[in-house]
Amino acid sequence: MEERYDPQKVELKWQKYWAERNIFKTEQDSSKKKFYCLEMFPYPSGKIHMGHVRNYAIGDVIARYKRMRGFNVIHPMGWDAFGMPAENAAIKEGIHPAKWTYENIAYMKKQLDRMGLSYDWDREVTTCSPDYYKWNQWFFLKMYEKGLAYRKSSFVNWCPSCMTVLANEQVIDSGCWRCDTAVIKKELEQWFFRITHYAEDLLNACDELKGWPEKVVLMQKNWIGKSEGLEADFKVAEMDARIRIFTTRADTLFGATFVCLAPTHPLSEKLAADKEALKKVKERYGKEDEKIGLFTGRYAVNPANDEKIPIYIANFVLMEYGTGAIMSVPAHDQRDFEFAKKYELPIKIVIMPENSELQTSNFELNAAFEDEGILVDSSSYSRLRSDVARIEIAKHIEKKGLGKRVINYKLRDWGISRQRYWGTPIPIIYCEKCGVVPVPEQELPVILPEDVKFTGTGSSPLADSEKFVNTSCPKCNGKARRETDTMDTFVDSSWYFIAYCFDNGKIDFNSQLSTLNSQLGYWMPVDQYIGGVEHAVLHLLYSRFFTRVIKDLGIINPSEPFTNLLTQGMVCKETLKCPEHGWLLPEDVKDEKCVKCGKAVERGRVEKMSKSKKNVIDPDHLINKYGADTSRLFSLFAAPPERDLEWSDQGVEGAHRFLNRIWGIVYKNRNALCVTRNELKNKNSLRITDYASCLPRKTHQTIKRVTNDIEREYHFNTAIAALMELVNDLSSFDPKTQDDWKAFRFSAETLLLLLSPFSPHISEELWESMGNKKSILEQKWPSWDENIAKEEEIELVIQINGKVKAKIMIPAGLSDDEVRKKALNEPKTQEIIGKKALKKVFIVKGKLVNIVI
RNA sequence: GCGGGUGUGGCGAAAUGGUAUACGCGUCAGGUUUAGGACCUGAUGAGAGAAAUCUCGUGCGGGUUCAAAUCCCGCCAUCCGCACCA
Repeated sequence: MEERYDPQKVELKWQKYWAERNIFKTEQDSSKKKFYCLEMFPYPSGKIHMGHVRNYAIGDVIARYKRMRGFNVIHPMGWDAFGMPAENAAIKEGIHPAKWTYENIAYMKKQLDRMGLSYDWDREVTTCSPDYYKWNQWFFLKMYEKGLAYRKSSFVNWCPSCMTVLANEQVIDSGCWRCDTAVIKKELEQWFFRITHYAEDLLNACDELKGWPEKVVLMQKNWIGKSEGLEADFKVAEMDARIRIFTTRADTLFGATFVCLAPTHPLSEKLAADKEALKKVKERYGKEDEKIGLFTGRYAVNPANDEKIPIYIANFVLMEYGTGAIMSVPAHDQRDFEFAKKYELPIKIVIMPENSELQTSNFELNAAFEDEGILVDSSSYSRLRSDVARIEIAKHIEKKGLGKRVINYKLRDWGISRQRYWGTPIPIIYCEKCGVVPVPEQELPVILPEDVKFTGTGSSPLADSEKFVNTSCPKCNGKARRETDTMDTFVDSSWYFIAYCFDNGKIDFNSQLSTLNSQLGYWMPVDQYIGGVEHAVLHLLYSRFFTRVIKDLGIINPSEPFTNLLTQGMVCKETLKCPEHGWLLPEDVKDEKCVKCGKAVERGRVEKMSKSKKNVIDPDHLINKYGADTSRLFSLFAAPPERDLEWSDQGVEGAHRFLNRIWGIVYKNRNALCVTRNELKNKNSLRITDYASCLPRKTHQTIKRVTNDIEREYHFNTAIAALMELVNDLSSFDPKTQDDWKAFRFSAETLLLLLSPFSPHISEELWESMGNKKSILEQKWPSWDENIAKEEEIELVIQINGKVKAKIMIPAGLSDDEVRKKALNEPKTQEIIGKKALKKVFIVKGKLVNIVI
């Protein structure tokens, strides 16, 4: 055994050992309980970053821990390999996206292996490989057959920088989720997945997601955005036309004083006399600044009271939600109120607060009253409570055949067409005679051609590829053209967790149709999913949708893919800023000054690591300097997983020092350790000196604490703190007798077992150096004995009137009476109580006595 | 505006009704070393005191309780998500 701990040497040795024995390969074994541990697969951007290190360290601890607990653990990894950066690299640097992607994958795979992650690489998936994306196409065809994939023309979100369409979920603060560029609306023919078909189920099942963070469930619910209301027809006066509006406040129907149409509403063009003015309203559509409108010159008839009210076209009315038209009740809706004030439209109060005088005349509004209340001036519905009236009025409208009660969702169908090259070709052919024809299943995959030109001018390389585009119709064999749009890359990641379940990465859903519940049935669903919260709606919602589609195809049983979800916090670091040179690297700062200009450097906020802010740590450097074990240990120790982690170079040193200390302890005692057998496992009573008996107790306490901390929402930071305490005891332990040595060996072995999920390489090495033959991976997780763990003596805190006055040592397990007696007899207690009468004595077993006087 | 999280030593954090600050970092002192580094030992919430001790202390203000970082009510700060959704 070496005197010095050399992480590079140790880690490479054990990585080789694991790889050579293919020790992480997983096989279906129905006799064992499975555990599916999954981390979000990375986009192969070139190198892993600290966010990956943290994510994958967390996942690896869980996988290794569960394995030691006897589960048949599946722990796969793969590559989210289609996407824009590859194509941009092709345009900028002339490297083919495939080459760029596969080279990145090769490098990043090495990096992951260097971290010592326990992946079964035989299950690796790469989404840009035809073997994988073939199944994107297959799912597309199945969905097309069932009407779940369809084509329509609509106004879509267009990112001018990425030169492609974005789904609603991919627009963040009216910008592109990838590059922040302001998104514009563009009318295009697009393919959609009918996710709204599952809206109700996706929403209801939210309540079953007990293992998900509440925050994420809430975001999903809000995104689906269910609202119940009434659709009602307002006839257009002197015209054969109706305007269908949607409202959640049917109780305010009598207060409607005008109607507003979305600028893109089909009737807007017809009704608007002034086309120029309409154009202006259209330009300001959906902009969150000022409300503007245009009077059409036409009137609508309120179905409740046959009043004629003006029809406006307003920029704030969205075509995408409800019916694209609203009734405006300025007294009870703030937006309508503002609009009415601006265009001097009447404001009619129909709801009054409860307990107020029901006199509208002396009630001046300076804002809309949006709360529930009592109806007034609403014919026979007056004096009803608004929640009751809402239903009654809706029923009435329904009965008259002027509308119906409906449920609306904010969720829109998922637009999946992308006008880019590096993605899955949509398996559709357009025939001059037959129209839209799906590619026959047996002709899949439609291969993405590699010999295309990357011009960067915005037209898709696929559309320019004659060889790809020109084809023959599968139906009539006539001249036809291929669809040249590719699929959104979120399609790829919506089912990859199911792909891993096929042995050796051989994906075949066809065979699954006849043999439900074999591999997929055994492994699905994912027991623990770990990733960033940034996918709270995007990827997680799409995956829930896909899982339902696949379930409905009869391929799997569960409709929810992820039983437990852990959203880890961000990795953050202090930022440094020079007033002249902007963000600075740590090495650009000397004595709080910028090395370029000498100006005082501002120590900025602790922010998420990002290249642009120059506050990143390169995992390669870190691992070269300290090794994977230290890197993993620090990122697990510095904060609980769900919270943001603040990077600290000194903290990393501390983690490294801890591992060094363990190495030192084993090294120092190596000879004695090797000749001592660990016999404490079976025997509780050895002749250990009093001094030494503390160690087995501490060890059992540590097993208990580490196990409970891991089980209690993976609180690795406190688990590691417990290990540090054990090491502190171990390093001051000085064995005297033969049995002392046995206690020492037991503790040291237990320490390594408990440490192994966190820092596996050093654990293996020291485990071996103590004379153990089998890998630590094949060991069972230790269990504790409550009898050994419990203290013989406890410290009793004596409080008087709730304040700590004394602490005494007493034997554990005394009765309340005895504890009371001891506390009252304590001199300090006597002194304070004096002649005062006792009011009451509270006893907390094993901890504390509170004497009230 | 609505919803959610967070707020505890010099710093990362621990404690989910019962000793506030475990564990780590930093700092200080001592040891070791030719020196530096590394390592080892000890101290380390604030204030007062020679000391024993005492007082204060978990963002702020109230409340419940024998007992509150923890439960309740009302604020403040900060971060995140959603946002003209009718």
